[in-house]
Amino acid sequence: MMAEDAMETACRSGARAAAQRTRILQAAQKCFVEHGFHAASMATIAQTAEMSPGLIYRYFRSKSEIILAIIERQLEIVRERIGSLHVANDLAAGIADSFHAPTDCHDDMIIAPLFLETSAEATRDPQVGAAVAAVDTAVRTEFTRVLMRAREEGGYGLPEELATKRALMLLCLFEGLKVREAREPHLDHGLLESALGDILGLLLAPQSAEPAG
Amino acid sequence: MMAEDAMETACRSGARAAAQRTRILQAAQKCFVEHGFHAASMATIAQTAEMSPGLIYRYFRSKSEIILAIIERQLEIVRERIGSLHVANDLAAGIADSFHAPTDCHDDMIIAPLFLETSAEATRDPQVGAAVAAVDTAVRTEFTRVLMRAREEGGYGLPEELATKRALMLLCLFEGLKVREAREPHLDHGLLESALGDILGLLLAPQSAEPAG
DNA sequence: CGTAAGAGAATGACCGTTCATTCTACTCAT
DNA sequence: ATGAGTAGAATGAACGGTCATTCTCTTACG
Repeated sequence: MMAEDAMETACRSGARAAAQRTRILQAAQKCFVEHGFHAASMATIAQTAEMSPGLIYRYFRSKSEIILAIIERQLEIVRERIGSLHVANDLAAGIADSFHAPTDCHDDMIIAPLFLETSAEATRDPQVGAAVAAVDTAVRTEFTRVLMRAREEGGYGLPEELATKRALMLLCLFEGLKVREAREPHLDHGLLESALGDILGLLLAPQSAEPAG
Repeated sequence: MMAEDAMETACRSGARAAAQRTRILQAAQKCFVEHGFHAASMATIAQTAEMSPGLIYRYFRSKSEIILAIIERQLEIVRERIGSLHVANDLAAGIADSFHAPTDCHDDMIIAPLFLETSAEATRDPQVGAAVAAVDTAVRTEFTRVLMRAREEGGYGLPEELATKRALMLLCLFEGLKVREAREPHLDHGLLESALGDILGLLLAPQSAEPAG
């Protein structure tokens, strides 16, 4: 016979428990998008997940633990996207494709309202702030590295100083794109892709003239 | 002697009432930055304004009216900034100067956490959404107009299609800058200004080569 | 029968808002 | 001058409701 704690573990972390957890997280994400982290109530989340409020507490210690789980999942998606960015051959299209209409909703997306809410929460909650800062630094570093890497190695061969500046602007551009997604969800996709192609052509050119005064 | 209603008017909408209103709004803004629109309570706002909770309701109908007032003030600042943008001779410096450390706090600033919170709220509350959308459209139109205007008239002389694209990217860049301000409040100001000079030199050049495929 | 899963009412704290009351400052008849 | 009268300003306790969380009880299954 199994030891009690082993059985406990097998059960708690079993397939059912995992399914319940993701069910709760999906419901919570939907509610957070619709109402925000603080305006969404546990009762609403429970209703959305089609279970009783009390049951949620079997799988999560508190509401803020759920919020943190949602945020960390979003940050993980950011990490994944960045990791696969420098592999893509058409950068503009790849970036434009991360701009989503609000209708479609896979679970590997950076949801614009969650991005905004998370960024705001990061300025208040130290735990969220730390998680966001870690990913943020990693992304900025990765951007700079890709811009500096030699062209024959898949980079853009920019000198360090220029790479640092352009990585910063690129980062602002991407984050601004998420803001835009929240504000203009039905923005013309063709225009966006074309505009991105234009600006990336400028920013990632082999070498460009120095800016005027 | 004044008529009673005249005195009444002078009193209600008098200097005192106005002062109380701004006192409440300043306290509310502080609380909203610190805790967010929904997590900040009327009790906290009242305490910050050094008055009783009940008194606030003499000057504002509800909490959401206060939230809306704060948001509309922020949007007004955006309008002002945009209006005076194309007058500035050093665009990069002007933009970089709207990037604020969290310590200094005049009341003609676009506060980064409020920007995020407002953008998120706009996706939920129709009234906020409408106010934000109005300003948003105006800003994007103004950007495009400036990029299209002839150089001798203070514009940048870009053809319409290119102006549309670059205005969109410029907008994303600015909004991204606010996200960055929230995340990296102590970002090196020199680097920022230099990076902005670089990218604006590219985006606003008299005419640039078309992007590679 | 025993044990985990689940439901849903109970709990206490706190929310936005209201209201009866008190305070303050000013008018004016004496 | 002074004290009564008064109206607006301000208070803070109270209210109904809702919040996150806990508890008790039932159900289902091995």
